[in-house]
Amino acid sequence: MLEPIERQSLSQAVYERLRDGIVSGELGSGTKLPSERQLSEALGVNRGAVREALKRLEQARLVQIRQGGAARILDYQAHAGLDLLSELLFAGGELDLRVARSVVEMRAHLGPEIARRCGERGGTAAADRLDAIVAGMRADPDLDARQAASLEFWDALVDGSGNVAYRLAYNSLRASYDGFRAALVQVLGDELKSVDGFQAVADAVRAGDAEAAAARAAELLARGAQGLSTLFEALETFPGGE
Amino acid sequence: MLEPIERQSLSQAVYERLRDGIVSGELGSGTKLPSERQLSEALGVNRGAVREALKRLEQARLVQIRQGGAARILDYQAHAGLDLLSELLFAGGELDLRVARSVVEMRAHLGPEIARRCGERGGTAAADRLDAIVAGMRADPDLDARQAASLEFWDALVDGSGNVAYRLAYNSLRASYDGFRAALVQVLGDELKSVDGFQAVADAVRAGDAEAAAARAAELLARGAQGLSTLFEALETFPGGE
DNA sequence: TGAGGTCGGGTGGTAAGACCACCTGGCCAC
DNA sequence: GTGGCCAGGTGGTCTTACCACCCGACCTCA
Repeated sequence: MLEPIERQSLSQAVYERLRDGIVSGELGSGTKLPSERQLSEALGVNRGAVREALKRLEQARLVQIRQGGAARILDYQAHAGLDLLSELLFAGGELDLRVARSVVEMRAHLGPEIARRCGERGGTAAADRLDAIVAGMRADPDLDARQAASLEFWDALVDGSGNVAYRLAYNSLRASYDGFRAALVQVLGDELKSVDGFQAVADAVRAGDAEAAAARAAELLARGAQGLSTLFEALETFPGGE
Repeated sequence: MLEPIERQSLSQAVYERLRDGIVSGELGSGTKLPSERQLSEALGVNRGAVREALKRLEQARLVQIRQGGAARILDYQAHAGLDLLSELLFAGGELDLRVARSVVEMRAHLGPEIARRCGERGGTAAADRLDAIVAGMRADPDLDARQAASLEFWDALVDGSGNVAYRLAYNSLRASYDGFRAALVQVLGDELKSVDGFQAVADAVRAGDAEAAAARAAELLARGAQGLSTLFEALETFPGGE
């Protein structure tokens, strides 16, 4: 209600239009895109806007551009990186359950590993930060606040893991999550309410017990996975029924 | 020697220049970028080239652009996605060992999980494909061919895992790897030579034994990790000694 | 007949200039 | 102190033009 009204630039619109065409298979991989001039005329926008969109598609490895020749569409499953995940999740204006399940599975696998490495390398600095966040959770039982704190918690864990790749992968996963934060507060209720679960992870990190940290993190994430799984089943039976 | 000569567009050069400035910390997060007009004048290029570069930086979540106000530089560690990994690995013209170690660690963790899911869901179709690749390995002991076959093998595994997120994450990791393929043929020799290791993974997938597939994959990757680890130590002692 | 060269048309790459939409800050009137 | 106004700067869009490059058709000549 009180969120900022989204405005969209033309190049953004062009980007999304072409991206949706590619990931939906409408523009098959290997086919050639119309020329920039043709696109700009067909879409009724300036050539510059088209170029900006094409550059972004190239960066996402959805197309390949060569001077003097037309842009070729690539097979996104074979080339695109994890940054595309959040866009894939909702491409075409509808939630893709197959992608959503993949995200949850990756979360369930990456999370414990991050906790493990944090337990291994985080030290007391990480433990202090985690404890402070958990203390804040106890102080405020509001679910929205819990969700924010939970994100902080994972942020701290990931920092403590000392692994840049995990950090970036976490960011990519979180970008997928952010689009549905409000919708998932209830679904992840079990996970968010279990302050003891967060505390157990923090304790393991403080003890420097990497395996325990991983195990406790896995237990914590399993609570949310339960809710997500039932949500997905419901969505499968009653599509669109958000 | 016979590789295509790389040409670089202006917008690409602008992108890399700004990206390096950001990830190196030279342009601290929170600071404001000069206006497009100032940048284009300072860099001696057209404003369009600057805009294309800025759009890409925004897509990589390195900057935030708002109409009417200057572009703000974001904290890339807090926002950038896994796609940045390959660029981070070599940003500033030198290999970043901390990033490299992170990549290897993620490989060691993600690989077995991919094998596990492939064993779980790949079925005979995946097993057939894997077996064919391993057969090809036996037929050609050349290391370069082995490396190509090894990539095909993982490609097939990842397809069999039925997880889009893993697929995209694998693509991101592979993009980091591709820049050093030639340099790593020797370093990964142990891994590439162990056809039996690949075969063991393929066998586990055929048997539908997910845990065995994960275990065999972990063993296989450990061989390469050994070589990589000693390489990194050497590079740490003699920097730049490629 | 086939190898090689020439050339025109189309493509992406770059440039310069202009105007619009929007934000910011300072000023002013109330 | 509030609200409105206004000017200057910013990103967003458009137009036009030219350059560098690639491709295919065509031609030439051994």
